[in-house]
Parts: sequence; structure tokens; C-alpha cells
Amino acid sequence: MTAAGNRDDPRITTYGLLHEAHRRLERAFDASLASHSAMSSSFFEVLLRIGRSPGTRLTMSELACQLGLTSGGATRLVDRVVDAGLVVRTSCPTDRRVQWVVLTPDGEAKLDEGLAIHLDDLQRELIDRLDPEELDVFERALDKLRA
Amino acid sequence: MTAAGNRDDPRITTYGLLHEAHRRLERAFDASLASHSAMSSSFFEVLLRIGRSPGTRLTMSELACQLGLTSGGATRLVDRVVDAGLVVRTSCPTDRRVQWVVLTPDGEAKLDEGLAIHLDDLQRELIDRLDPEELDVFERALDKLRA
DNA sequence: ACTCATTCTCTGCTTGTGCAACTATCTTGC
DNA sequence: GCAAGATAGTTGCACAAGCAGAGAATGAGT
Repeated sequence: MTAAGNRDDPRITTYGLLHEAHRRLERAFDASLASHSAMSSSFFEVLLRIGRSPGTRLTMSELACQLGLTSGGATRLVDRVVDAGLVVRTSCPTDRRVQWVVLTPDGEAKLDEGLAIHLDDLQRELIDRLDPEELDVFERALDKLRA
Repeated sequence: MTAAGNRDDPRITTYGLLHEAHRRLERAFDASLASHSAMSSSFFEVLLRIGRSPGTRLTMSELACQLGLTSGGATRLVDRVVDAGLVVRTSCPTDRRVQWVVLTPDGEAKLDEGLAIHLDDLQRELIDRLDPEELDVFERALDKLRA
């Protein structure tokens, strides 16, 4: 027999919904951030992760881990953000292998600007579309899937 | 004032959960498919979309649309799947601009093989982790976000 | 029938990322 | 102290995908 009968299995549809919802939001956020603040969402993620961390600084490896990138990918991405003048690398006095990545004043400003835009987008595209109880269950479910 | 107080806004966390859940599943499925059937999930997606469509064939543009790729991206991807011997392009008799993409016997087999693996993965990583009612709300929420 | 806009697909170029190899530095165990 | 291994970060290479533009085929209005 062929598996043709399985090709419309509802489980595939469930994952398809997750995939599409994620892609839709991601693209909406990318586009909004790009048009309103001339910044890619990768850049914004870097600034946000640093801005949220204690001491507003991160090592390359912590950053790579939080972003879900390999260390090589993080190096390249941070290179570009440095070129844009939004962060700087500073060497760690106690471990000379380590590079701290720190926001510049421009980076701080760009982060705040991006945050305002992003929170707006989140409200409109995510929060406003779900009932409060629905949102609750939704978050709990995502948390179970993420683990 | 700085927006520092906004940097931990719960709305960011919500989206973060969605992002991480999606990435986790995507990587798990990629890895499983790659190791058990020596096929990337892009390839599998191509086979699946074709296998699910009426007449088990799709035009390049329909395929690109369903995969969320640009036409250029679809051309390259289909090139690789053709090289692997899993699909063929056949020209449309009524509109000579159009190329139908059709499964080969190998492609059919690979699709069935991939489906078995993927359904297993979906059951384990997605369905089994959620209560039935939770799954219901989850799907409804995703559908609202996707529109 | 002819022109012109539209549709479908493919190609050149650029960007971003993973993988694997490499260097520099730190830590552990003797 | 010092050799062996672990860890942090960077670099070379390959590949996947987007964008923009080109070329071919179609269809609509006159």
C-alpha cells in the first residue's frame, strides 16, 4: 500500500499551522522593524539580548546560545553590528579568551526605538488576536513544546 | 527616560516562547528526517506538497507559494530535488510557460518513508505533550495568528 | 492581427549561516 | 610548574535563499 491516506493526517496540519503562524509573525516583525527603524531583526535581537542581561553585556558564547546560533555565526553577526556602531567588543580582564559585547550609546538608542516598534507589533499581531484565557493556554502549551 | 523598564515586557516573552518552540520542533524534525531517511526537510516538504495536491503535481509558482519561497528559491530547490531523482519537471501542454513538478516512483517511496518518520515525530514531540483540550485551543489560536 | 501588460520561470549577485579547522587562553592532575 | 585537555573565539569554505532583472509565453483591448 501507499501512504497516500496519511498525507492529510491532521497532525501534519497542526504543525503546518504552527509553522505558518510563526512565519507570518516573523515576517511582519521583520518588515515593520526594517521600515520603521532601518534595522534587521537579527540586529534588534542582539541589542535586546544584551540590554536584558545583567550588566547589559554578554560574552560571545552566551549571545550565540541565546540567539540559537553557532559561535561562528555569532562572530559574523556581531561583526556586522559592530560595523553599524551599535555595540563594541571589550576584552575581559580576568579571562583573555573572553570578549564582552556591550551597547554603545547609539545601540541603546536604537534598542529603545526598536522596542517601541516591536511592542506595538506584538500587541497588534499577537496579543489583540487572542482572548486572554486563550493566550494563557497558548503560552502554557508553547512552554511544554519548548522544553 | 530609557525604555529599560520595557525590556522584560511579558509580550516579548510570549513571542520568545513561540519562537523557541518552533525552532525546537523544526530542529528535531530536521535531525530525525536526516538521520532516518537521509533527506532534508526541504526535500520532504516538496514531496509532501506535491503528494497532497490534486493530481499529485504542482506548478513552480504554486509550489513556491505553498513553501513560502520566492520563485527563484523554488527553482533552485526543485533543481536539487530533480538531481536527487525524486521529482521531474514536465511541461504543460496548454500553457507553455508552466512547468509541472511530478513525483517519480523514487519520490513516491521517499515520501512514504518520510511520512512514517515524520508522523512518529509529530506524535512524540507535539501531540503527546499536550492535553487534548489544550491542543484544541492551541490550534485555534495558531489559526487566528496565521490569518 | 497587433500591441502591451501580465504571468511563469530561470539566472546573477548578495547576504546570512553552519561546519570544521585553527589559535589563544585557561584549568586540571600529576 | 608543566603537560594534556577543555574552552572562547575567529576564519575558510560551501550552501541555501532572497531580490532584482531578463526572457519567453500568454491574454485582453482595440
